[in-house]
Amino acid sequence: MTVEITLFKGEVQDKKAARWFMARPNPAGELDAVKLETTLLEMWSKEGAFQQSIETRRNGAPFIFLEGPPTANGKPGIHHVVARAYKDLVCRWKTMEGFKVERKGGWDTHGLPVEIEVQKRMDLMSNEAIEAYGMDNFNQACRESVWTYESAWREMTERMAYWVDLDNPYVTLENSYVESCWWAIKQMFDKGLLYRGHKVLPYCPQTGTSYSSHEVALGYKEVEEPSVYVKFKLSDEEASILAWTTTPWTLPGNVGLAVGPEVTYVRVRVTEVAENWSGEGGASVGEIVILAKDLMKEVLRHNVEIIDEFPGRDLVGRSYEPLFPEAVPRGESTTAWTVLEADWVTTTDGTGVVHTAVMYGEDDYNLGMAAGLPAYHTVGMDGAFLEGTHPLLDGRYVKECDQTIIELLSSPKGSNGSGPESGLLYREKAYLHDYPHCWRTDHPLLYYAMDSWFVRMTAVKERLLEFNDGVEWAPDWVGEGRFGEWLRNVKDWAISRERYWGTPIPVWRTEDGQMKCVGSIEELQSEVAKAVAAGIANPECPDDVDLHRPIVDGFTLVSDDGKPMHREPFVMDCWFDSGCAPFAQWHHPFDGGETFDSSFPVDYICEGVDQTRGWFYTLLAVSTTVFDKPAYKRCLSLGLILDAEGKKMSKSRGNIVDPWDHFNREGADATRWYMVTAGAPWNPLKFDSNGVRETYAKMFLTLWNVYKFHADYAALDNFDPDASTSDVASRPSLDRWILSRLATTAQNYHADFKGWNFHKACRDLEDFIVNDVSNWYVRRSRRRLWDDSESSDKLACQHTLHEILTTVCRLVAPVSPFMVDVIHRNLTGETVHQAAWPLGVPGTLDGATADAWDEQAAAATATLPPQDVELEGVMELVRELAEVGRRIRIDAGRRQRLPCSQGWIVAGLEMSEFHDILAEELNVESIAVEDDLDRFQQIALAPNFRALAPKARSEVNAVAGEIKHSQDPVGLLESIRAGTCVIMGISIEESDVEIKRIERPGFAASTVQVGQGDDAVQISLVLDMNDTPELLSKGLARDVTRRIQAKRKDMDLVIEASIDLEVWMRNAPEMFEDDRAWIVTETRAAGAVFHDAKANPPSDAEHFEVDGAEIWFTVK
RNA sequence: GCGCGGGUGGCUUAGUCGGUUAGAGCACCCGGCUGAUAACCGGGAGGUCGCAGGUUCAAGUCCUGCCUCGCGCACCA
Repeated sequence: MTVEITLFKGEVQDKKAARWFMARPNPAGELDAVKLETTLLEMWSKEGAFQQSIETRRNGAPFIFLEGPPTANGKPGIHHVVARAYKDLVCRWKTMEGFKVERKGGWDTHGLPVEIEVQKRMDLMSNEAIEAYGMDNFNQACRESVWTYESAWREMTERMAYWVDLDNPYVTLENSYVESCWWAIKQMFDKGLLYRGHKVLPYCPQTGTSYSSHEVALGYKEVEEPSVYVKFKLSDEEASILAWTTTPWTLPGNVGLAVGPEVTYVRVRVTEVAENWSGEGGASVGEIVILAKDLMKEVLRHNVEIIDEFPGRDLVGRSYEPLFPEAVPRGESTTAWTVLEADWVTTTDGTGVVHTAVMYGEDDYNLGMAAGLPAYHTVGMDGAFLEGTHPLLDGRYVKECDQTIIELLSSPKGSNGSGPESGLLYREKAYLHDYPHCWRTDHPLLYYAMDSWFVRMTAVKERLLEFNDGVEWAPDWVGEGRFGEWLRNVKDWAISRERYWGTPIPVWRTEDGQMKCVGSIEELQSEVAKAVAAGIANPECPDDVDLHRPIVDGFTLVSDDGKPMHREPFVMDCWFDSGCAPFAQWHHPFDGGETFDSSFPVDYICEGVDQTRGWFYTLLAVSTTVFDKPAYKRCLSLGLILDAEGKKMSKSRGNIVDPWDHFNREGADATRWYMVTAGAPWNPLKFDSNGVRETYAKMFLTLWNVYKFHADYAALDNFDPDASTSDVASRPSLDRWILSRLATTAQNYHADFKGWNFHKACRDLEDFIVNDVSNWYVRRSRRRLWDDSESSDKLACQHTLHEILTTVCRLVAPVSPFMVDVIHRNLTGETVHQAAWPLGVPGTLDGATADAWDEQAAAATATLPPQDVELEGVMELVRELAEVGRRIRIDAGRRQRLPCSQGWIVAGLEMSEFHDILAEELNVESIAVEDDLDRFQQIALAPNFRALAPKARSEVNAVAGEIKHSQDPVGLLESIRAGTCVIMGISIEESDVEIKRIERPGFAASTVQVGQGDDAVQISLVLDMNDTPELLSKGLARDVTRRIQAKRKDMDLVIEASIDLEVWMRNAPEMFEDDRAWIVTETRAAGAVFHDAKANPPSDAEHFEVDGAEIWFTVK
């Protein structure tokens, strides 16, 4: 298929001249959406259309958008297109409203994802390997790696027409960006919100890094693991305390047992061997164990007798035998391997006794510190047991030792050689639970005590909540619910990472704990100078010193009392970087001061709902701690993108849809429109490829054909919308109707936009284009443009089409910006992306801000045609009657092309101006209005439950039945009106019933209802089914014509071509001269012969039958 | 376990303050219409509105419990 799409012709020098030239539409041509879009992209690029769209709104009120930075080291998928479509949509919409909407691009370039990628590629899977390779080399590789897919991102972004400035993006690895982050950290440091602590954190030994809660939340997985019940043998009694753990690897580190002081425990003796024992472990008859009373049934598998009961506090202080005597040195501790009390011990699971390994659990650690337990690691940073733990465990990855530990415990006398003969293991049990895993490597995380830096978010909790209240969330329940809940449970933010590629923490520290936080390059330089002056050697610190490891590690500063200070060897959580975007993108406060001041907090951000704990949070966390302000005013939180089966799209599942599959088939317009109409933005979107195809076929093909219809005739007639006028008030009612529908649709569209209901807006607009414009207005108007001569009616139609199309283009433009631009350009000579929003341009008003403007003044800038609600109602009725007419014919078995002499409209609204349309639609000779309702209609009464129910109560159904099935509704109505109607003791008033009129039986008729409630009107359509020779002749002529036209189309004749026609008829009604002449005109027959019934048609003639008549014809 | 959001013909979905016949689109079948486009119109088949109770004259809609899917939180021994 060859395609020609005419856009601008030649260079446009003089805008006015060009406009005059261009305002005359060119023919539309056939549609090739992909070619249309790619051609247009080149033109946009040449014109600088994006920049221009901002430039012309330079004086508008600013609407500040902030781009959430993606990482370019992964390939973009369709789910990225969705997020970008909504970002783009709102920015384009606000731009058309006259706001200045700048869109700076951004790239997230630091952090674990980047490191992992590089580690995999270069096979540097441990920290040792990285350090052996050289941190500088490694970081250089990271620096390059982040751009791996930049071109793929750029191409996707451009192809989908996401207008964002990728030529001047902010990049989190750049010095200026990092310097702003440093400044922010120093603000926190100075406010005392930054602290160094020792905490048990989820730790991933593979990546060598610990995580903050929002990262851990990314990686919960359900796993089944062995859990064990272990007997801790008391030192001074032949009895054991039972404790339970799901992490057997922490048992060598056991140094205490915690019991609830108020919990009731029992001492029991095994009396009988357990039946059906499975797995390892056990107990001998006579053995004595201690556990919480509530959990006996859960835990014990032997028959036992209770020896005594006592509260937990009676156990406190008792000492027991260590499971792995070599693993942890006692040191100074007097409390090691004794029973401790803790009020958080419950009896919901386990044994009511909590095994405590100081370094591997938050509660354990706190308890251990309070009770003076020895704080020794049994596990190294690499996740393997340290030497000296146990000969069979040393050096092995802890998660692989479960079975070994179980075996050691279950051997006679147990792992410590001093347990009961039955061993130290009582039972093992598979345990199913959600356990945190590394969101990058999928390995289970270990809770692990380590040094870390924290932001004291708990100190600003109230402010966080307060600021969140001020944010306009879409949907609102994300803000109130999910995000609010998160904030109410806010924890201090663990922001340090034991990694290499990231923003280094700018804190230097002496061995005795004095600290200094550096907030800028300049400050670093002066501190370095100070240190050099104090005699500490340092490398050069130039203005462009690279603010990364290992460069910054090389500087040694000096404390006030002259001691050397070394940088804390951490980098920041990369989420901190993106949380700094509102100011770091401008290099605030070192640069661009005004830009920042006028653009903070930002007006609009939009990301997937998965960013709730990510970017949505870190933005607010940083802005609150640094500026004591919120970071954004509006946040659109998008639902997850699922595949057609409803599964989450993810790289690991391999179900990611490649956006190019659709860009190259249906185009970006259809892809974007589909995504927006498929459901509410915040609902999960099942991405269905077939849906994109449907959108293309329905929405865009239809729009194009409406446009084509207009443009082709407009070009033929040299139509110039500016050179002629057509007063709307004097246009035909069909035109006034569609223009009113346009105004109504546009207003609803806009209202839905304001409420973030883009899906509703677009569904309704699509419905308007397909049903109102294409299937009714254009279909009804085709003949108006076929006329070669000029007429006011034709002109009206052309102006109407022009107005519909230009307005529709502007409404569609924010969502799907391509085709509508081609159409708008051809119709007006101007790009739609410079056009004004049809509902007004508040951004251009004096004193307007992104948040508020003079509504009245804004409304005055709208450019919509007049609305006529009544007219819309009448037309709705007309269309309904047209449909009803077809049904009447089908029921009566009368074919559509056989005219009826008369149709009656019974009662109802005045609609004489549409009688012509109706007559044509219904194929009747004339329409009459019948005032005598009773000629074709009868009354039916229906109960009005709302009114009736309160009176009738439980009798309502019986009363309603009486009304509904009344044999004499007329009489019943009379008695109701007379106030004498009583059914089952209930007095019935007129408001208790609905009076309906329905068609009388025996006519070819049907009744429709329009309006609701009191405004409801029943209108009947009646068709006269009697035949006359004239009608039969006319009907036959129409059938013949239709067959000939089909043949013409079949023969690929151009519309103007004339034909030679011969027709043979047998068993047919007489065809009158007028109707023959009509056939000749309609089919453009230059010569026509109508043979009489005796002539034999040639064998190659076309043949068909209609109502028993046989027809042959030839077309040449 | 707690919270949020879903569950409506084969698929995608609409459904207002509870009102008696649950509405569209796609796909399917039949018919019609067409110099109108992968279009349009009429009809058909296809629904235990997740399940079970409850409130009510009346429940897709309100209440309770449960099942199920997704997401989030807490996960502790």
